[in-house]
Amino acid sequence: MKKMDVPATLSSTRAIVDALTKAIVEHRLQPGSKLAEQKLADHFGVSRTLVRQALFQLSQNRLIRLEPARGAFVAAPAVDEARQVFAVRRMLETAMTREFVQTVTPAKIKALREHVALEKAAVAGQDVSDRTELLGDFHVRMAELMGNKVLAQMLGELISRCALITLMYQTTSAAEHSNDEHADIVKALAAKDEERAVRLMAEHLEHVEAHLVFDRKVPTHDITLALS
Amino acid sequence: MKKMDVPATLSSTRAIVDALTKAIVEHRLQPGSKLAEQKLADHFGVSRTLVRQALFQLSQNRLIRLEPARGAFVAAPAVDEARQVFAVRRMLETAMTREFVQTVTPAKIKALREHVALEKAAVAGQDVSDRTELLGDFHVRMAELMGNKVLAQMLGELISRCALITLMYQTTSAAEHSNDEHADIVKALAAKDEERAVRLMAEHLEHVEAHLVFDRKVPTHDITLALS
DNA sequence: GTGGACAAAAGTGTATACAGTTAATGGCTT
DNA sequence: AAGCCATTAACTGTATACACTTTTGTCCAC
Repeated sequence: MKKMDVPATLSSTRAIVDALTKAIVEHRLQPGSKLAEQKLADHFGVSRTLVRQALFQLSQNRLIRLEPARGAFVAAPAVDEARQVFAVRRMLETAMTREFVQTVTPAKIKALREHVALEKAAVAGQDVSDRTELLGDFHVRMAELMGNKVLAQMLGELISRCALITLMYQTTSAAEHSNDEHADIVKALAAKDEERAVRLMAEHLEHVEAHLVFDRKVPTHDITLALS
Repeated sequence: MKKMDVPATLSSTRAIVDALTKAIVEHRLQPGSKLAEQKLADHFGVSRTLVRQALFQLSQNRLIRLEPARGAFVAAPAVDEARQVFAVRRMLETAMTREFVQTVTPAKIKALREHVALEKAAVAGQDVSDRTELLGDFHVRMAELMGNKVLAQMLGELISRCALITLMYQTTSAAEHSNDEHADIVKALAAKDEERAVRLMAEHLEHVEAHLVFDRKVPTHDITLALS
């Protein structure tokens, strides 16, 4: 493991959260892995205090789960949970798309187009977590462009919540597909074709969900689950 | 107020969170009030460690805001933030209502009817926070009955996020109105009248938002007094 | 060899101590 | 008397210390 050297002036808790998030999301830390406070503290060169803050924050994001008196473990989101997350996203984002069309401007379209271009580059590249982050951010970006910070934050939570899921189960080809669909959605938005945009968004989310492969063998530390 | 799933580890922290939540929500602690860690620690008879955990949790719920090196302050949610929250709720809950109708069962209707009855009692009573809690829980209850835990949690967050506003500004008559509308919604759900149910839900949320009045003030900066 | 009890080790939960920062106080100058 | 700077008090941020719990390891009885 590489040693992180972060300036103490910047919130080091944030640095720990980011580092752990990246590690979890890139599967350098497998679901079920224990995150011992002292070891993390030693690794980052800080006290357990800051590590605990970071762990609590990560637990709020559902990236880890905290078990009383036992410690922190990398989360292994259930398939059920993934489906529920996508159900909520469909509800929220179809409605969002509808409203987006009604307040669309050239500047907003331009912003989305630029984002889609960024995605394209990331999808072509190797960094899986960058790819997933950008693909997720497209949806958050839409919310932000609507000027609804609450919506953006909610969507951000939802997407971060299923980030692990997506990262665990999404294939590269599915990522490319997502990028294409984003481009199509932007086209429909630009044309102010409400019904089409809404339909494309709904289909897009369905596709993302459908292309997750849940039968992939995911390493686990849960013995009973592993042997079942 | 519906408590989010927080590890039992933090259950002593939980007591602090609950006490502060209640105090904030009942306006014994005025928006803008500073929450000094040591004073809270003394009041609750614990160390600052636990107080800090509680404060962090409250900041996640948007009930307080944390300013670096300056401390914690009771949040004063802006009016337009409230409007954004309601916009998101409309998106989410109209879609939820639509799906609810499609999976409705007598048992679910019964559960909702019972909840509405509870509300009625609370609306008749004096406890403002109880009233608001139950009125908000109606919506969460719907989500739970749909079997979507993620949806329920999201909605819980949204409602808790604007709980401060609702509690601050909702009048008793508006509360009664809400209760009546809940009953109407349940009726439409029972009749499997999708369009009507969706419309009633949308109108209901509009009414709740419209009936908030933003001109009240309640004093108290004395923490010990406010929490006693 | 198996199982259980007990002891040691490791780890989490909470309190306290200390360092660094912000807000408050008071005297000094004008 | 008002304003400014220095000093100090109060408070937050981080580290450390200690208590308690869980896990691991060992020894003994059977």
